Amino acid sequence: MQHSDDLFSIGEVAKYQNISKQTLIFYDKIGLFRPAWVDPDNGYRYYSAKQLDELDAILIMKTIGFSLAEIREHMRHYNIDSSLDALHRQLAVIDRRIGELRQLRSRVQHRCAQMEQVRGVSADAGVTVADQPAQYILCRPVDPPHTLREISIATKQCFADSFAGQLPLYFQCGVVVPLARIRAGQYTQASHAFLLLESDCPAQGVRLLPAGRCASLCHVGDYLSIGRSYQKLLAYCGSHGLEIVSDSFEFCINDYLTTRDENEYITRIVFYVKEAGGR
Amino acid sequence: MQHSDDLFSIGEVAKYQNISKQTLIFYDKIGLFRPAWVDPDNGYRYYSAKQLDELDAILIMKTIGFSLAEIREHMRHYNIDSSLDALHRQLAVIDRRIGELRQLRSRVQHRCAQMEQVRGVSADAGVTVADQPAQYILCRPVDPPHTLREISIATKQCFADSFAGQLPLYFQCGVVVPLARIRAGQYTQASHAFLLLESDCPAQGVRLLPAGRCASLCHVGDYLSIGRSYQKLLAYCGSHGLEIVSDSFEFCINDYLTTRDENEYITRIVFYVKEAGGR
DNA sequence: GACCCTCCCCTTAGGGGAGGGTC
DNA sequence: GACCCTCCCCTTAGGGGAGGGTC
Repeated sequence: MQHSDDLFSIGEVAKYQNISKQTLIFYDKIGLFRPAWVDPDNGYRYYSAKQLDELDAILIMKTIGFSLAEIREHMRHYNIDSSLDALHRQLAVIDRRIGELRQLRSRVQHRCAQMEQVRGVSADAGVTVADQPAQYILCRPVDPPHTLREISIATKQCFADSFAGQLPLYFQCGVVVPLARIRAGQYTQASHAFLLLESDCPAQGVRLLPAGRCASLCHVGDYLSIGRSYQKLLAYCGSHGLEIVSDSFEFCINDYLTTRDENEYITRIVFYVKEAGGR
Repeated sequence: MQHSDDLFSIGEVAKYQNISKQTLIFYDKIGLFRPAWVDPDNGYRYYSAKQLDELDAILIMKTIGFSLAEIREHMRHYNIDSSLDALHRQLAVIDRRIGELRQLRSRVQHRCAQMEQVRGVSADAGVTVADQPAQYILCRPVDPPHTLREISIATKQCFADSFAGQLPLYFQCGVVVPLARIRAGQYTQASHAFLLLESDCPAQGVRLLPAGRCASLCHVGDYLSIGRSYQKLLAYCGSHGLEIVSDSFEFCINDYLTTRDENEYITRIVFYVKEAGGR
């Protein structure tokens, strides 16, 4: 399109394009979009009608998600081929970002679901025996002497590894405590720390917790008193003919991520079990 | 969880959490995360093991998309309720952003499709007669004297209105030229400028182009020579017994948005027609 | 030698003035 | 009185040094 020669002041352009004058001044400064004519006496900026279309192109490129530097490069010599190319590249960028947001959504959603599920669980809730679906975890060994310090470090290790590998992890951590240590009263001496994964993925330390019959109990309150809940769970299994056939898996439902009040901490303790006379 | 009293240096914390020391120094400065102890002699920062967990919470909040200011506010007194609340709010934010990206994707996709469809159309491509699906457009009248300047302004008006109303518009504009003006040889005196919409929506100036039989021709090249294509199209209709029953709708397929070379401009001219002897 | 400190400048895309001239 | 100009400081979340002390 061609236009007549009359010029627009900066205020008119701003009004027509629905942008601020500051933006036009800024675009002038960075050399992205310069007025067709500047009055040498007072420095007033004037834009040609044809420039309105160019500015349109710039603003649409911006809407599509290009940076001003990219737009400046593009506008230098653009044609159908380079434009189509740029649009296709941007489609890929958009798709990637949608994918990331979807995964993030699923992670946040999972954390919410976990928290809501135990809402109102009080200290005297009972033992549950049920079939658990299969789950994948990313595991790291806890160094001796297996204190909370080493557990903490191992958990960080999991996070660091998962960031590096872009793993689909949920915001939920946990630990594995060997059955022998539980029986010996060493309730907090975990052998592994883990993060729950959304699905299987090929990476060092990924482990499958198979589907199976499990006995579980939510421990409410500070972690150091978890022995109390273990005694309760062991006693229950004993009196109900349940044979414990795995180490203990502790899933943090509420921890320092979601509360500063240790009384609100909730840890779900899970053992795989065999029912008496069952297979 | 509780931890032993030994402290970590800034380098150790950075390593465990997989962040830079600069980040820790920055978090200290803005009061988001301060070392448990600072050596008064040399200013060295030392962090407790318990703080590693707090930092974890901060980094996860960041991953979820909260700003550092929001995190600082949240961490001041957070518990299960406030955390769940924050997560739910963030879910809504994520959903909104996914929705925006999806719409943007569809808009970019549409523009690509339009451009690809006419790829290779040359100046001597012929007239097409076909059934068009229904389409919605956002329309604005062009002020007299209906020159390219007023057309340009009316198009900007459409954009401005659509931004205000968050309309689902495609990046495709066009104009309406009354049939009488075409017949009088005033090919570029458009009566309306419009933007193509993705779907119907309740807003001032939205207009339905109904499904129907249309004759169309792609004009390739600069806009001022469009009369040539109109003559061709009118002649074709005359010799094929097609009665033109609407104004002309011109869709910009390639314009200043996608090329600086006017020879690459492509405008699709569309008339609704009745076939001789047809209904 | 490796580690830590405190400045200081730089990045994106402008927003919000202050202070002063212009239509 | 409304419009325009040129500074100048401010925002996010740090990155990348320089220059100098410390384990």
